[in-house]
Amino acid sequence: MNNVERHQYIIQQINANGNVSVLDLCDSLGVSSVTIRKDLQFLEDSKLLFRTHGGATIQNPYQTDRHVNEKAKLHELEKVSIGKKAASLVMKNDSIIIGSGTTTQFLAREIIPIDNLTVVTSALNVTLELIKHQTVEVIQLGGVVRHTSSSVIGQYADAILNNFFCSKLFLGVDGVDLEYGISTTSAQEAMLNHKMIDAAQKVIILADSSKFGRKSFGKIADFSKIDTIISDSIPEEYIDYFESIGVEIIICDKE
Amino acid sequence: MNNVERHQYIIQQINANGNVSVLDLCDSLGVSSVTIRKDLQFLEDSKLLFRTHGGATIQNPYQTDRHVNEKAKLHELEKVSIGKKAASLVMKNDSIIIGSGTTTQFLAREIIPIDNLTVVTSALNVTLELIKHQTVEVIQLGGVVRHTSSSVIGQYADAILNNFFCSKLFLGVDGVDLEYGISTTSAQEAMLNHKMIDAAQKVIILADSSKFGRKSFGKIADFSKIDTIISDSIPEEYIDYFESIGVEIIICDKE
DNA sequence: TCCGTTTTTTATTATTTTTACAAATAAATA
DNA sequence: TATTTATTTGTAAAAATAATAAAAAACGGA
Repeated sequence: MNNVERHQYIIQQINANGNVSVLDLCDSLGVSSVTIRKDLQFLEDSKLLFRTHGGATIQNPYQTDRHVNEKAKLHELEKVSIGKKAASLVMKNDSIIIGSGTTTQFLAREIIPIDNLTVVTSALNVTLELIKHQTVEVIQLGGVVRHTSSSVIGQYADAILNNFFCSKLFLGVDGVDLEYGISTTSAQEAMLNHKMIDAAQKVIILADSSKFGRKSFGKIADFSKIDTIISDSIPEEYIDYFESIGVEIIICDKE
Repeated sequence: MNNVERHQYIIQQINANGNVSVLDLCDSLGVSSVTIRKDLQFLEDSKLLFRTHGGATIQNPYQTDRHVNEKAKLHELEKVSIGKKAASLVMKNDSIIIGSGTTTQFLAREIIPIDNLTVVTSALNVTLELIKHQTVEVIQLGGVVRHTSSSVIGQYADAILNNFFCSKLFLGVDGVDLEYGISTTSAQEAMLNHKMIDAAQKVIILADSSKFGRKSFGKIADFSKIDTIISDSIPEEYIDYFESIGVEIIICDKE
């Protein structure tokens, strides 16, 4: 086995698992670590992967400081953490819907696709995060683009959505209120989100702690439609209520 | 066994396994390594395989599609200049369609909207450039997102496009050839561009000088459908032809 | 037989991999 | 927080492997 074949193997491994380790590659390829490092260096120079300590990843680890708008900076750490937790729920060969918002962008950034993944989304920033991965098929909904959220709304988005049914929906919301349910800033956005709920088997809500007890203009749905809520922290009375009606609660790790 | 038979055997082996080694071929063909190397060299010259150290592989292992961002760097100055010129054609209260590609992204960047402007586009990077302006209404076409161009293609895009008729279409193309007409890399992209042409009153092509005389895979249309071509420089025979059939020519300023 | 072509042999050069060890980095401990 | 410990990295020289060039040998027709 020569260097080119090794390179192909490494690329294949990294596409399948998201990352590789020098030692594992030594084992499976039967060469010394120096050789592997040289291979990894070459592949990094060729922009095919990113070197890390002890291995390499498919993703650039130093792209954390990319442009995020003002909204995303609020509760950023919580959102990153929620995004990571949500990303861990994405399975091999899944087909998922991702809604708009800043939290879902963090989710998109954390997704490292294993095998194939199909994503339907209204959010342009989610799409841009995901098309970096060759193995992800992204279906961008169409329609009028909202200036505030760089996501589409309206009849065209609805119409495309009618053609899909996905295993999971990840929805970022603006308000989570015991009586009012979940809500978002605009009525049209809420309508689209409602459609998304109908197009998914499992509905997963991403909401940082600041969202609880808040009501936003457009009501999306009652909690009966919700399967899971991911948050950094949830008030006591909400936890009790969610448990009583069978909504799964996932509290993400603090960092 | 003569050299032709050896070549056939090598091709067969490489098709079956993806790669071959010089030493294995020596063994199985019963000839010296020098002979095998000569065979491999010949086959590489005939573009039937790629040579590696110690063997050969079926295809260039490092050939990955160039991403938009890298593509944009090619002929960047020309594209900026073409983009500026094209932007100057956008009028008050216009409604326009903008195709995908790197040149059109430069166009989007140069547009400074006066009053209202409605833009329909398949390209996500065009949308992102334009939603910075509050007065621009952007309609993003939907569908499967191409990884290489961050733009959508397919039936959903077509369907949305059916609902609009715009005053101008700005189209970036990959090839402009006297006999073949205008063309682009993918067949589906070409189909969508064709639809766009039908949805616009005036068709404006953006093509830097490197595009002339080039034919790309997907044919978009003949020159009869074209109203205007903007370029940094156009070969003499093309100018003559365009003038004879009434295609307007705009040469942009060099900077 | 001779002649032209192809293949092999041989020697040299180039490339790749390994070994060995010091420096740098991350993790664990006090 | 500082210090120790274990890993990981980088580098250069040595060893192994592969490629190249040129001369010699083998082959296959006239």
